[in-house]
Amino acid sequence: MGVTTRSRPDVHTAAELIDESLDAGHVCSIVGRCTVAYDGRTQSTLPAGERLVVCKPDGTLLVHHAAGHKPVNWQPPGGTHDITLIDGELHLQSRRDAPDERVEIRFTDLRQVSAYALEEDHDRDVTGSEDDLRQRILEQPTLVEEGFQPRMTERETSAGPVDIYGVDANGTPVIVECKRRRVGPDAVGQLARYVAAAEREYTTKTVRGILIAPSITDRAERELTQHELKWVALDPIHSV
Amino acid sequence: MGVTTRSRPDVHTAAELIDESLDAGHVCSIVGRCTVAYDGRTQSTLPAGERLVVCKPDGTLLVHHAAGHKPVNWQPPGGTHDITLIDGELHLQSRRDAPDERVEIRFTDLRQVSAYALEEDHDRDVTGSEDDLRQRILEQPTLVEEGFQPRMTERETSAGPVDIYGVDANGTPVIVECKRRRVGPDAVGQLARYVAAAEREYTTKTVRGILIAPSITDRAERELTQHELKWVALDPIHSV
DNA sequence: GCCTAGGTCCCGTAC
DNA sequence: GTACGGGGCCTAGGC
Repeated sequence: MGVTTRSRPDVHTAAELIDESLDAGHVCSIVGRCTVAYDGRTQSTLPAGERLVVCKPDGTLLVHHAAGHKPVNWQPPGGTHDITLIDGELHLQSRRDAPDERVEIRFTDLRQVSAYALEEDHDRDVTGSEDDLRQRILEQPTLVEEGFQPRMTERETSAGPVDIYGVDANGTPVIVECKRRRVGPDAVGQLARYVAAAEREYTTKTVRGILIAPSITDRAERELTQHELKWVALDPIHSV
Repeated sequence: MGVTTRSRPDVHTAAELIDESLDAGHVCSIVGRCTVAYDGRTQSTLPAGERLVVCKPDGTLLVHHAAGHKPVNWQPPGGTHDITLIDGELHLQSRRDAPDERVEIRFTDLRQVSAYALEEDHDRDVTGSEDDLRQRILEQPTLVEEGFQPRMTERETSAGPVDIYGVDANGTPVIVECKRRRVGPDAVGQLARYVAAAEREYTTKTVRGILIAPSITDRAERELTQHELKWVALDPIHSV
């Protein structure tokens, strides 16, 4: 319904509110001064500073500071939060397995603690993804080139699954790799891997590779040439 | 110092608090029911739902729902926030250039608006990064193989910069690619690109490629074999 | 559980 | 500004 908020709470009040809220499946926001230590896939420490900490009931932990999109420290969903009081300080520890990792936050000053239920949410509906680009090609294969015929999507090679497998006007196998945005050398490497694997595995001697993307960097274009691959300019959003 | 909070504010109170706080360089948290529309690199819409919205003075916008690490909608830093009242509704629009994109949030219900100053923050200190792995190798090159001598880091090839360039016991050029975690086929493709470029560009006929990583997938190992590359198991964290 | 690749990836750094 | 690769990337979809 509403939001439960404690301004400058003492540690006991804060601990109780956070504990009960997380148990109830609510989200908690904590504004205060804290240190953060992470141990898991790497190790990191963060000196005392003022931050916004968000705990979600699914185990997600976010530590945000004044700037930037990314949390300065975090825990992905799947773990558990634990609140403890040690030497009169509020400690929040978030642990998860696989990988085994933990974040420990020690608050030296609590400016505000809030808790609120957020109902389950819908997914967002996106247009302009790589999948939309693939769909465009399947509906209008000549956008790739005259005579191109798609035969399969996600066809497996020993190097991985190819976006679109098909044949050209001569019946030569073609591997199409789609990218929704400007591509660099990595995308060319990906396509080259698929083509090389297909040439080893398909009965045909030659396999062509075509990269679909709105634009391409100079270096990527040079790499394309080296591998005798082709680039076709195409946008995920249909431009009329 | 503290946190300014309005519980169930009317739209005018909310608009004023958000406007003034962002102007003052403070962070705002808004809990409420809203729809979100994004237009930029892609387009997306999100139906009405209960969310936590965070606005930072650097232009960052985060829309979080009850679950998950990633915001359900967002704006990276660099843009500007704008608050407007339209038909008695609070609208928050975040715009930025390069790329040109905007997020528009329409609140149908405001449960809480908070604002607070967060002082500038330090960066976090991390150990266990790829750079640590590279450092380990430079200090103890025999970890790569007996007789390996590093000569240069970030040496440029037409395919991109290589992590470590050196020579083996026979004086043959060696390109070393370091990964801090288990690698898949993409890392092999990256190394293969560098080796191929080096073979074209260096005066020597043969260039060897060695992948350094704690572990490797089956498919990546097969790709390695195909390209006559080598993998050496090594962890970024020094194990005693 | 692991593997594979996409992402409005974000981000730093070098050019 | 662009470009390139790292990231505790996260996340979805297969197997």
